[in-house]
Amino acid sequence: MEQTYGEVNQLGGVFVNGRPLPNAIRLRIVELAQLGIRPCDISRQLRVSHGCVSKILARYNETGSILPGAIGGSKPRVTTPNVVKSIREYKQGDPGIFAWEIRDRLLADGVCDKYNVPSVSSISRILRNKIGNLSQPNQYESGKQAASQPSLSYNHLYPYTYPNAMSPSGTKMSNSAGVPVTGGHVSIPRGWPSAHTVSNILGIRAFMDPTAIAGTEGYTPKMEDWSSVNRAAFPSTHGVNGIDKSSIETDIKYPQPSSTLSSYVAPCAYSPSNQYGVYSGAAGSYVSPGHHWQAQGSSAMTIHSGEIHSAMSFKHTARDGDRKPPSPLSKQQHEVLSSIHGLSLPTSSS
DNA sequence: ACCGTGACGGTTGAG
DNA sequence: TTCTCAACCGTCACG
Repeated sequence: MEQTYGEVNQLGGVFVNGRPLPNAIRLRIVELAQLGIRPCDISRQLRVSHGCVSKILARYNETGSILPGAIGGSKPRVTTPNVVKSIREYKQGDPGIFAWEIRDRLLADGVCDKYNVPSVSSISRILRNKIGNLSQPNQYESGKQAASQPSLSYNHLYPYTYPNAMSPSGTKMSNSAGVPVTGGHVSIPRGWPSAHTVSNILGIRAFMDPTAIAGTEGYTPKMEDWSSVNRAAFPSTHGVNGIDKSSIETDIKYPQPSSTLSSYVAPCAYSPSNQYGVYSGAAGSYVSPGHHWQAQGSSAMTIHSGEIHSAMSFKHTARDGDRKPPSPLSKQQHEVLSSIHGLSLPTSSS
């Protein structure tokens, strides 16, 4: 269904079951945490469950990204044409070869690595279904044009291919400062700036470089454009690029103004114009209408790059020192939040 | 009171 | 085109 109906959680916030929170909310969570606000207060303020706040912050700490993981999809197939071809060759060379032997040879010959080598049962299935009739050797070759990329780059754990130039390992992997970010699914250094700095996530790059937006619109937002990195790298690395599909997608699912640019920032949670009231309960209320941090690119940049540059240590700064004052927010924090975000934070005395 | 975590019901998208 | 399934989601409740 296109239309998304939010549900209301215990805190009165609106969410869509099964769908990620909008990036703006996620970003807000991180921002507030950076400002030293405790998760429980963030939870109350944004009306997001504390479990979710905890999860997002934990993820952010671990990966440096506020973005949700890749939803849906399937693991890449290991039975690529190349693999099938090799199996066929092994089988032709030695009709009595066992599946496990084929598996070993695939590894030994470098056709596969340990991550993408088919299981013995898969090999058996391939032998049975695809190679069983060796009298038609072109069974697979003929269909291969679809996969005519010489060999899918299955050298990664999640070796999605990127059919167009807007692949994350290419064009989109440069950050706002124009610093080229290493392509491919390598871990991105956990530091700022990076492809997933909050500044980038904010879409500040877009402010500075409208072509970035054009580019974003210009390609089909395939999940793997960011998710493959997520999936491949999450366990141990921080491979999450900046905003792209997720923001677009969630912003679509969470009805928000459709301007691509604005969808990155203001409209998401901050806009009162959430037509369906999704997130309007909490999100819409803590933005003063006149506050346009997306409109003044430079000021937004200043504010956020400044704040965000301390992002990596926000957890520590938040927890060091005066943890748990009676009111978790210092006056300064209130002022900062009010001035920057138009927030009116409740005290923790709920 | 706060926070981490697992169960749960849900969505998504590649195959 | 439809179905399957494994990924992820946020909420909730518990400790």
